[in-house]
Amino acid sequence: MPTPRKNLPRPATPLSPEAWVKAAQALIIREGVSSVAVEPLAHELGVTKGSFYWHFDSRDALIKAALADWEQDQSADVVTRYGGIADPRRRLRVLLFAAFEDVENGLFFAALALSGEDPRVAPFLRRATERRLAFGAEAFMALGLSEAEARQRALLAYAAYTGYFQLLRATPKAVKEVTDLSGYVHQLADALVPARSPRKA
Amino acid sequence: MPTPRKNLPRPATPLSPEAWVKAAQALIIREGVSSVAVEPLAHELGVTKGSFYWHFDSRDALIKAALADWEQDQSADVVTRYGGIADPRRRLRVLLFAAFEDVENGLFFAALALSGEDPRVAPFLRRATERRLAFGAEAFMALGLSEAEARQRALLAYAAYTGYFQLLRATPKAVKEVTDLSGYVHQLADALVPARSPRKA
DNA sequence: AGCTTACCATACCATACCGTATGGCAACCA
DNA sequence: TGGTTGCCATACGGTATGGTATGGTAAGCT
Repeated sequence: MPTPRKNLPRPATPLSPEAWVKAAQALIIREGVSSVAVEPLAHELGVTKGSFYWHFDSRDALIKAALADWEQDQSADVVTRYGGIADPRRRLRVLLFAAFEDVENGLFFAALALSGEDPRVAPFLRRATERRLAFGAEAFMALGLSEAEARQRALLAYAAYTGYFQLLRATPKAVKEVTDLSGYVHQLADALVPARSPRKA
Repeated sequence: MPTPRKNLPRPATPLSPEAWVKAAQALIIREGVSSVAVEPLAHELGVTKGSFYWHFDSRDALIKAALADWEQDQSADVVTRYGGIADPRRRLRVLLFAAFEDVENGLFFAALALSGEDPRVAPFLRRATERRLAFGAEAFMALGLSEAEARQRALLAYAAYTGYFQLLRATPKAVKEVTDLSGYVHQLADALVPARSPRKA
C-alpha cells in the first residue's frame, strides 16, 4: 500500500487532449518527433503522467494525433485556397509565395522529414509529399509542360522549399544572412515559371 | 565477484577504432545520429560494449569522431577538386553535377541536418553549411553578380541540393518517379547559371 | 617460463522513459 | 448529503541504454 500523502494542487483549468496535441506539435517543431516523451511533456504542462494516460492510450496515440491534426490543416489549406485560381502562372506563383510564408508549417514538415524512417511518421510524410508533388506537377502541366518536365520542375520547386526550411531549422544564422526572402522566392518563381505561356510564344 | 565463466570466442581479426567510425557513419546515414547506440553497434560488429569502451571514452567520442572524419573528407573534396576550374560558369556547373552525383555524401548531410539541434552535431553542420554557402556565393560572384544576389542564388542552389536529398531520404519512391536526375540538375543549373556572362550581354 | 599488454566478455549500477494500478480530490448531481 | 464522475498524483514494474569494474585470454616479449 502506498503511503497516503497529500497530492499536489490541481491545475487551475483541466487539460484537454487538444492541449497535449498542441504541446506535442510545438515540441516536434523544436526537437523532432522522436523527442516527444510523455514525462517531459507532462512536466512542461505542469502535470504528471497520470493526466496523460487519462486522455490517451499511449505515447504513439499522441504522436499520431499530432500528425493527423497537422495533416488535416494541410490538405484543407493548399487545395481550397490555391486550387481555385484560374490563371496557371498566377496560381503557381501564389502557391510558392504562400508556401514560404507559412514558416510554422515549413518547419513542421522539416521536422517530419527528420524522422522519415519512423513507422508512425512515414505514412503522413509520404502522403504529404505525394499530394504536394502531384499538386505542383499538375500546376506545371497547366502551363503546357509535358508530364515528365512538369514532374521534374515540381520536384525542383519542392526540394527548394523543403531544403530552405531544413536549412532554416538547422542553421538559421546562415540562412538569415539572405535577408530578402521575398527576393529569394521571386528568384525561384522566375526560374521555374516561364515568363509567358509557351502556347503564346 | 563475477562468476568465472568461459568467455565467447574472440573475433578473427581485432577491431580498430576506424571500424567503429565507419560503422557509426553507415548507421548515421540509415537512421540518424541519435540512433548511434553503443550496444546495438557492438552487436552488429559481433562484439560487446567492452570492446567499444576500450577504444573510445564514451558514446559522444564516437559520434564526434564519425563527424570529424566526414568533415575531413568534405573540405578536401570540394575545394581541391572544383576550386581550381578557371571558367566560373563551368566551375558552377561542374560543382552542381558533382554534388548531386555523390549520393552517399548527400544522404549523410541530410542525416546531419536531421539532428541539427544536437549540440554534438551543430558545429559540424554549421561549418559545412557556411563553407558550402560561401563557396557557392563566391562562385556566383565570379559570374558578375552582386554579393547579395550571389548569396541568394547560392542559398537557392544549396536548398535545392539539401532538399533533394532530404526527399530522397524520406520518400525515395516519390523522388525516383523523376527518373532523369541529370535532367533535374540540368534544369537547376540552367535556372541558376545565366546562359552567358552578364559582362558580355 | 613468467610478465606484460592488447583486446574483449561479463556483471553490475545508474538513468530515462513507457505503461499500469490505485488512490485522492473537487465538482456536480440526485 | 451521499454518490458518481472527471481529472490527476503517486507508486511500481519493466525495458533500453550509458558507463564502470573487473576478469579472462591470446600474443608477444624477456
